[in-house]
Amino acid sequence: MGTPSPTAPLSPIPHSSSDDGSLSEQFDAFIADRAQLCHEIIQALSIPHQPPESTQPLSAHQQHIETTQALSTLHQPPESMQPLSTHHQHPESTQPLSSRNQPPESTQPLSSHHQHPESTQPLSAHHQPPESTQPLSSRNQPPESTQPLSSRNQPPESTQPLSSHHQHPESTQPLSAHHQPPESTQPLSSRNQPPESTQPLSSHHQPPESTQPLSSHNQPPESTQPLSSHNQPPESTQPLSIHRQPPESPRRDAKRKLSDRASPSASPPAASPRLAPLADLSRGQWASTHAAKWTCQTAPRKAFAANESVALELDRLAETYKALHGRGQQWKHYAYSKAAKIVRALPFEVTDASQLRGVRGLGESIRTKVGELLRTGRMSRLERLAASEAAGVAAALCKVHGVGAAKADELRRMGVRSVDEAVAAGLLNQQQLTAAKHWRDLQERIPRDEVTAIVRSVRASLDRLLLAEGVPRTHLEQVVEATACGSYRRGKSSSGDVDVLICRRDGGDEKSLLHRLLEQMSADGLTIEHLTEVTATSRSYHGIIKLPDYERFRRLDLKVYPSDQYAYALLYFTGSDHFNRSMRHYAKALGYSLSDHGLVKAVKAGANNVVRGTLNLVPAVEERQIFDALGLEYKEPSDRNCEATTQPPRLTLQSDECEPVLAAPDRTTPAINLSQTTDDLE
DNA sequence: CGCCAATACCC
DNA sequence: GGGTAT
DNA sequence: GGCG
Ligand SMILES: Cc1cn([C@H]2C[C@H](O)[C@@H](COP(=O)(O)OP(=O)(O)OP(=O)(O)O)O2)c(=O)[nH]c1=O
Ligand SMILES: [Mg+2]
Repeated sequence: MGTPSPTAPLSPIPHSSSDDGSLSEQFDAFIADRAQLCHEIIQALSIPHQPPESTQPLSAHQQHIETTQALSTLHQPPESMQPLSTHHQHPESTQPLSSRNQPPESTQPLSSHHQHPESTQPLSAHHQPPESTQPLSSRNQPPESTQPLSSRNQPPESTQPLSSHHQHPESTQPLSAHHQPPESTQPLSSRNQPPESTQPLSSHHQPPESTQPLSSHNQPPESTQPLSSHNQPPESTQPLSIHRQPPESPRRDAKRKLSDRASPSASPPAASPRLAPLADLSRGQWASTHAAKWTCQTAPRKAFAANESVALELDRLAETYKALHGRGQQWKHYAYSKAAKIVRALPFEVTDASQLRGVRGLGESIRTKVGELLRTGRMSRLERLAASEAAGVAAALCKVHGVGAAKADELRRMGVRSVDEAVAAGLLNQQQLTAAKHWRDLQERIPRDEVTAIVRSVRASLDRLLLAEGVPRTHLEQVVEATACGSYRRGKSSSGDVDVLICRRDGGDEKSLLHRLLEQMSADGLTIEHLTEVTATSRSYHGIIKLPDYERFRRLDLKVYPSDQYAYALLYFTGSDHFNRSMRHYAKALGYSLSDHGLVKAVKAGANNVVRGTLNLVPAVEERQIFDALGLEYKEPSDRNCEATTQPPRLTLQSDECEPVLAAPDRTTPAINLSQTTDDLE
């Protein structure tokens, strides 16, 4: 269909609209930013010492962004979602949570003493905190999770101590016994079926490629792998190349790209654009989307064990700081979190902290800690922190979705030392209470196949809704797209939650879509509890869902966007978080503000930068156009795990000429969409 | 010493 | 407007 | 915490 009109790369925006008057400060600031960015990028990878041995890291000068990582390959196959049908319903459920409010006042501290909850435990086993052994308190909710939605219980006043006993509800649940949790091995087809399936709402769906697509190859991208082989040989010298565009003038590149882009349009419309490979294997293999591709990815991947263990410790430190209140802690969290990613992506194995000198993001403090870890096997700081009462309690409380550092601190000061106590004390609001019921389940990662099953069930309800609306059964997927994003789209073999992007493409009413979809899901009998209130105009939803035949409750995030924002929303919702921040930072340096709604000109308010978007966006029908607009090399979802996309800002900038080119928005390929299997669509 | 992304929903 | 989330 |  339409050709995505090429979007001309934007040039940096020097100053506001005012033409000249301004080279002044804004301009300077702009330049400064850019310069800074450049540096970051450039040195990001220049790693000074290389490991003694061979591994030569990257060549010095290239610019890349911060983390390196190279994965190449692709992303993963679009899933297919065929609608299943289903219906068992439990009627009611839906009930909105009206009363969402605050917890009672109860101030007085709860009893106290009891040994620390769980968390406190030192480092030993990282992650897996055995957490509180004891489950949540009783009164909230009946063990039987099954019951539909929300039973949003109000927190009764009761301050009563926290006793707690018995296991937590859900998990206990018997039924599923034998259904074993989804094996990853096998794709959706089979096991998924069980749930709904029953009757076909939508007939046509082909059995998606079910067989192999997602599940199987899951493995792929995943992690870290440092340097990868398959990175291109060409420049190969250095492992990580993240090259952004070639060194040459960005602008030129940009143009080049435009032309490239043009071609696809000419060629087979939709979906196919990326067929034209030739470039490198990473792209282009879409069509196949099969095992082979994954295999090739797998090969290269090899992570350095030492780096991984260092990264895990840094992650623990990051998590610890995240739960602490007080200014600065959040940035420590940020710094450690970023450092962990950087270490994971290093192209060489760390055996001595001195190798880290020069690596951007790993300053003296962190290097020292890493050195200590390497030498002694532990980080005294972490041990100390993690063992402290305050940090331990805070970390434990923050495991509840909705409880952050401030709330945890408040609770702790009131004497609360565990999730159970917080619940028992009636100090949590509705959202936190709901999440607290399932906090243990929510700590678990979700196998890719289960994510697939959840998305399919959402799609099934969506289809029923559309059918009822009169949408022809054969057009369901074209009218409304439902795409699994987040780590799933990046090809991870497991996810922390299920992120589904929904987009209505016929001019139909999209504003009320989310609301109606949730009602439909409830009507269809899905076990789901809301964390956000569902209103007629909600565009963002957070909830907790559990499929029949699966053991745990899982976090579900749904977002609905109008068609013209789809590419931006897809880019955003695919992440990763650090990748988004990196890309947005880059856009900002160019004078723009990138969000899930679009790319707009940054407007400064006040002294520094409070940027506010103005209204003009660069129309983008597919993600690639956004990269192009910023002059960045396109990255497949699976290559967006690490930071950066980046490229040094372009140097040339001429004053004005910043207006976004209005491209005719025609809708073309919807990137990856659950509903369409690779190349059909349209 | 300031910045470290930009946005949505709850209270 | 802060807090928590994405 | 890291960085300009
Ligand atoms: C948390 C977070 C997410 N996002 C975007 C990018 C994420 O991929 C997307 C979904 O958020 P998440 O579901 O939190 O992240 P994820 O799907 O990448 O990883 P996980 O397996 O843990 O679920 O939202 C941000 O832009 N900023 C953030 O701070
Ligand atoms: Mg996710």
